[in-house]
Amino acid sequence: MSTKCLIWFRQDLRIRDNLTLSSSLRRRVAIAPIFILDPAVEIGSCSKYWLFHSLKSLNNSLNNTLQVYHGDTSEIIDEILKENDFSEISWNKMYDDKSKKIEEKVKNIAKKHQLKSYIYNSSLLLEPSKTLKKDGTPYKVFTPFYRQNFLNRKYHTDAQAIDGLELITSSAANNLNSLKDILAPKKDSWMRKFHNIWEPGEDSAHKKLEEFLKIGINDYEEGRNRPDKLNTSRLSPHIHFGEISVNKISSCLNLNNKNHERYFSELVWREFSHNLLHYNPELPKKNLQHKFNNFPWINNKSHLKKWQRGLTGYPIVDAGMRELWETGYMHNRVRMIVGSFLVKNLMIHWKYGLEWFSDTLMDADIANNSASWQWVAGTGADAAPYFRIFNPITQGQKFDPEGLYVRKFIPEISNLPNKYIHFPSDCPTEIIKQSGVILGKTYPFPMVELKYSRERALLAFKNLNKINQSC
DNA sequence: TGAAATGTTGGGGCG
DNA sequence: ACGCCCCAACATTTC
Repeated sequence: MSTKCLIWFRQDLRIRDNLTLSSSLRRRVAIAPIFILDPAVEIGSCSKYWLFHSLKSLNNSLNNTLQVYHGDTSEIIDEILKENDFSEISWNKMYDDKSKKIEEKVKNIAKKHQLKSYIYNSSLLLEPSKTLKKDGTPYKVFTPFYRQNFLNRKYHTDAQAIDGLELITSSAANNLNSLKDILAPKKDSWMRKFHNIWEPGEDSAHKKLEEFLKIGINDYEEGRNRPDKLNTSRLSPHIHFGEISVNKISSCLNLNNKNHERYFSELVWREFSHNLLHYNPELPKKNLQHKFNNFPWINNKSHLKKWQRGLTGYPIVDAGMRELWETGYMHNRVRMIVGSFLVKNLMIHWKYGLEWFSDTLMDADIANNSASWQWVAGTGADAAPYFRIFNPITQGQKFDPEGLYVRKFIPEISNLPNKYIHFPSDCPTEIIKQSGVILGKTYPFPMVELKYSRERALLAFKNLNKINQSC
């Protein structure tokens, strides 16, 4: 009888290019795959939907042998090891504080049961410990981080398939559906619509990559900023749950091609975010730049609600927030615009934006999400300076010139002419009437005035610097 | 991976 | 021909 290895799946829900599996195959051990939904690890409402369907897809790939559990990870693994004769355990690492702590506990449980542990990195191109500066400290600026570590390197996948891997069929019935009510309840009408938009799972991730490499990437440099175009990969939820590896994606790119290289650099921004989180466990909670701890945020609940619902009166902001609610996704350019609006024009703390995104984004990822909110707020590493305040009207005109994106998500203003689509308040009464728009009724007036709110934010920032100088 | 204010230049209209 | 003004088109600076 062959050696038995327990494979603990986490955010690596794939069978291709997964080191826990390919190394098991090389060691010729039989594997028992498990997944544990641990309430200690927070997961947003929207990504729950994805997780459930992704697990289903993984279970299919594993010939229906995936066993799932709900509860405290180390306790559950302890139980499993008590009742079975495993001699090995294997998993892929994660980089947020909670997950790292859980890993530590599991390591101890494994030791207690005298198991051999096989622990890998299958989610990052490079381990954070391999990307330190010469002086041994982590990078704080993206460009040198990128140039020193990631360019001039070849990327390849470890193994394409796991044909021949011996799967242990559990004596217990497959229990995947026990998670359905927790993750993707049938009666949830918000989730139901995602079905028409997304197809979670490894195969679909690969299909999507292929499509992107055929079409979208060829004009990526320009098109990536255009929410009205289809130039982005939309792989983010697949990547988040590890349905496709970043090694696989990178191995398909030609880094001498400008469009490819730009896309690659976006993948490395993901690496950068994970590094920031790894070396700053409090990234989701605390300003990386401490001087912002004294910033006079105006955390107005009703303003926050208007932003969340897409009722700010600025079409590009509202379209983005509604795209998020409708589809569980928002175009990257628009994420920056709505972020800037929340943090600067409304002066609401970035943690509220982070919370909302965590709950409603399909690709919600604690590393990317917190690093990016700190970036947009100007409080992070290599961040956009606080005084870089986006003007939602000019951003709209620049990146959605025909208003196609805005019209798609805000149908009530879709009859406005291009000239006024990004700022209905400017529209002459006669024309706005003809378009069937009644400001304040069918579509809100702008909730804040741009010039005023911009100057308010700049003044607060200026005073902050003064306060921090004097103490 | 901004935007607005301010500064500079140069052409055209005009007395 | 000249100075003057206006203003667009850039460039630079500032937040």
